[in-house]
Amino acid sequence: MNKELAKTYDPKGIEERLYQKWLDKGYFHAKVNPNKKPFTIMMPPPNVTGQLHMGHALDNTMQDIMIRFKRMQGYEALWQPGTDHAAIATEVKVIEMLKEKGIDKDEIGREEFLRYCWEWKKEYGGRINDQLKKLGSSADWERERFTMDEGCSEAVEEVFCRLYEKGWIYKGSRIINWCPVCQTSISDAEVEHEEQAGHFWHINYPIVGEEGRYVEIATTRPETLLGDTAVAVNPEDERYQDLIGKMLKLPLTGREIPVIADAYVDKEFGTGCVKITPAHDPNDFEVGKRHDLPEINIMNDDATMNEKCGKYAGMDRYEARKAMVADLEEQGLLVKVEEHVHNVGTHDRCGTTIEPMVKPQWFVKMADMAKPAIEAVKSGRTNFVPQSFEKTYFHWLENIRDWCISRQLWWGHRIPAYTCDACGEIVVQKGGAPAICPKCGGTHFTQDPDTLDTWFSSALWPFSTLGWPRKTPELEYFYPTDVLVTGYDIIPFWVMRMMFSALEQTGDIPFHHVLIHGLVRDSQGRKMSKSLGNGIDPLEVIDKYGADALRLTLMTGNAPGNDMRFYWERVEASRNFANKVWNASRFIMMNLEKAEVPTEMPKEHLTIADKWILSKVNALASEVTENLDKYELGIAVQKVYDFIWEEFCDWYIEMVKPRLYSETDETKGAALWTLKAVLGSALKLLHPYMPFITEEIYCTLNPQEETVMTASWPVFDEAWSFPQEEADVERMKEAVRSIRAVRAELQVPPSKKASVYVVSADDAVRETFRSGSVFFATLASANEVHVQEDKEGIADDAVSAVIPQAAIYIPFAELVDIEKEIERLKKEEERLTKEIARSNGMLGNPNFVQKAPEAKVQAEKDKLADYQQMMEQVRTRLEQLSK
RNA sequence: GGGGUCUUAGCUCAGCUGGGAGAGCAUCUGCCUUACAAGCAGAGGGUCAUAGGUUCGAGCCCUAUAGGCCCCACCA
Repeated sequence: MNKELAKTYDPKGIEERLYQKWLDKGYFHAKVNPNKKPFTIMMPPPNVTGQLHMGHALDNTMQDIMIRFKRMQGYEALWQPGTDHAAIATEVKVIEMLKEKGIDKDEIGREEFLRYCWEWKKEYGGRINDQLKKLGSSADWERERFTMDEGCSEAVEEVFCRLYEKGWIYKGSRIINWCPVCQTSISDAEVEHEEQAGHFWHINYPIVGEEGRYVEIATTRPETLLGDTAVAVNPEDERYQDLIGKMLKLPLTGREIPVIADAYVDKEFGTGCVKITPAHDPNDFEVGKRHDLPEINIMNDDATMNEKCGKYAGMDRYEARKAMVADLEEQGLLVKVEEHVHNVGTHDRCGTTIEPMVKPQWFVKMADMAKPAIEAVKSGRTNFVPQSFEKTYFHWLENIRDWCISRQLWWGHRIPAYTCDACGEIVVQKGGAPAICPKCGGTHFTQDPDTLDTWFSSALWPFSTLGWPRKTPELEYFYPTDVLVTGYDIIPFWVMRMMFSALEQTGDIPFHHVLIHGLVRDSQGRKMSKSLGNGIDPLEVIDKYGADALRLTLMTGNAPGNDMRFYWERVEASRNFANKVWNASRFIMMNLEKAEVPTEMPKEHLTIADKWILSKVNALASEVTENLDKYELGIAVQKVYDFIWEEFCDWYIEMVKPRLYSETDETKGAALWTLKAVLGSALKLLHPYMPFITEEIYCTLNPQEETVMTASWPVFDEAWSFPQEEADVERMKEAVRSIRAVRAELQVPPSKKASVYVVSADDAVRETFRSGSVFFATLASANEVHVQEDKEGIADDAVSAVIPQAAIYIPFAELVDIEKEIERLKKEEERLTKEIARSNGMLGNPNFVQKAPEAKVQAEKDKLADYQQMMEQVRTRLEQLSK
């Protein structure tokens, strides 16, 4: 960088070059290093099918900030990346791809299909990570993993077998959520409930042996009638006491079913009579179990009616519904149809309405594993940030049902269960099929065709990636991990499952903190989605404004855990900040080039301005560190932003200009040293948020240093602490602000300089203004500054302003309108009167004085003294003018 | 039906353990001052949803109400 550099910061080119440099230097790589403390983050593995979206951008920016921060603090910081095999998503993608080629999945068979899947993964699986790199993510790519790689697969088998042996994994025929389009079972967490307008059909079921008498039931799904095996009423329902035990003739079939009594039925709802279809409704399934009812499956896997449905066989469930309703009406059994809004379960991936089905599936027993997972958070071993999300976590775990883990898919971890072809014995074991059946000696086995839920392997991610079940040095050193960063929507799918899996398998928590963030929505607050077409591509943002601007945008203006809206205007504001940093640096470097810069702090030449800014940046470092340690990422960067823009650029650089432009000022070197030192610290503090621009500037500023990435994180330094000077300069800033306000009000252009008189009875205050008079004059557009004890020599018609301990006079002879000046002063008098009244009120309240903390009371007393003193000056001035 | 969360300036949102209401954008005024007009200086603008309560003191804590959003749930 040099002074010929562009006036605006252009991230193009710079980002790519710097990222490549970081990769080449291996800065992202973490090794087991006993001399350092580890800090570990497991990156939530994006789907191999994934494309970078704003959610990833937010998630990864937060992680990158923490990792870069800790790395600079001297930790061995590991950010473990990888991808998830995303069973359904990938399988659907490959099926589509094959369809285009005219290939059918079932025709080519399992092995061939899987070959295509791996091929697809090889071709496109790295895409998402390339996109994460554009964001600046400093993950350890050398350690990149995949949920279906050898190690992770080994961990999956190990866990499955362990749980099976414990009796916590079992196979059972139970009612599960079936997706007729994806043709697989899915877990409860994958079902989304949405309200749909539907109908309530009232149907008469004839009572056997009582001609003309019916039981009226109401249903939202008449097509399931064919699977009915009972009608239930509440045992306490007086209306139907005589019916219990009687038989009904099931319409359209002639089959006879009993009337049973079960407390599950709500007397108040519908007709009080419920048709029971155990094979196609979860509640009815339970009722069926209690009353030992048969389960009649009436549908094929694609939700068409099966061979048991007579004339309806082969129809889609909705066609069948129509046809059956028509037939019932014809037979006079349809009583009425009502409009009815009800909740319908849909598959979160494809939106298809779920069909509950009874199928043999594998389940994980949750009761025993949920408890330690709850306990670990209750006891604070793991805690959520913000803490309120622990409620969500507890709610899920406390109401958890057994986890259906088998999927009727091909792409995924195959279930390690083998059935003996000869005797049907099931053997569950690692490392492939057994050679001999332990029961009958048979030698032929068939492996269970199902694969495991994708989340089964993701649940092991924090330790499977570190080599578990082997006792690797990595596992020993980096585990448990420090923080998991993810969205609140993933708590039930993943956070919870990692918790109970880790506690069960490793005996330890998987992470100490869970940092939760919200969703990135569009400018109207809608979820970004493909169907709405309202998604904003992070890559487009990076292309237009740079990765740093995107990162800053995502980290500001939002409270932890809350959703945020995306506005291009906010990206522009972030870009403007990048530009501000760029230009301030450009200015500083231009000046550094032109003169000798001390290498050590030139203590004897530091002015109060230098001490003030050093003290400020010193405090900033402490505060920002504290905020980051508490995961308050937004607050931390806001402080850095304000410091750089306001304190450093708008105030300090302006203060220092007269010294820089002087050839004789002996404090010029001190100014240059301070500029460089403070900029260096500020760049370090900003680096985790805006890695590219800070690296580019830092390396130019310090040509002897290779990178800011591994530079030491700023800490509080006693040698940079100047509380007195800090307070003094704040007082002077106040004086400058009041002078500017007066000038603006009188519409005096900055080009018109005027004399400024600072009058104070306080020796220390006068000394302050004298020692800062050079910059004070510049900032106040003054051609000369007089600091004095009284009003000696000041014209009566000067404009004045009052600050604590001092009054400012500017003689604008020709500009001043005495009447207006009096008006201004009266306003000020009014303001002070109010303040004094407020302050007096508080201090006059004995309860406040007695009960409030000493410091608060003292602070109030100091304020009151200031106000009273200012008031005195205003009144004196008013008197003088009114003469 | 249960639970959560939100309601602060025209807009979008901050406000950390209770102690005199903030930012960005927008608006208005004046400045192309030799880092930056993507900038500088100034200004206007808020009964912190409503009603109670706790407290010396409430945007912040408690209760109720209204409205918005989200999650969970087997009312067929």
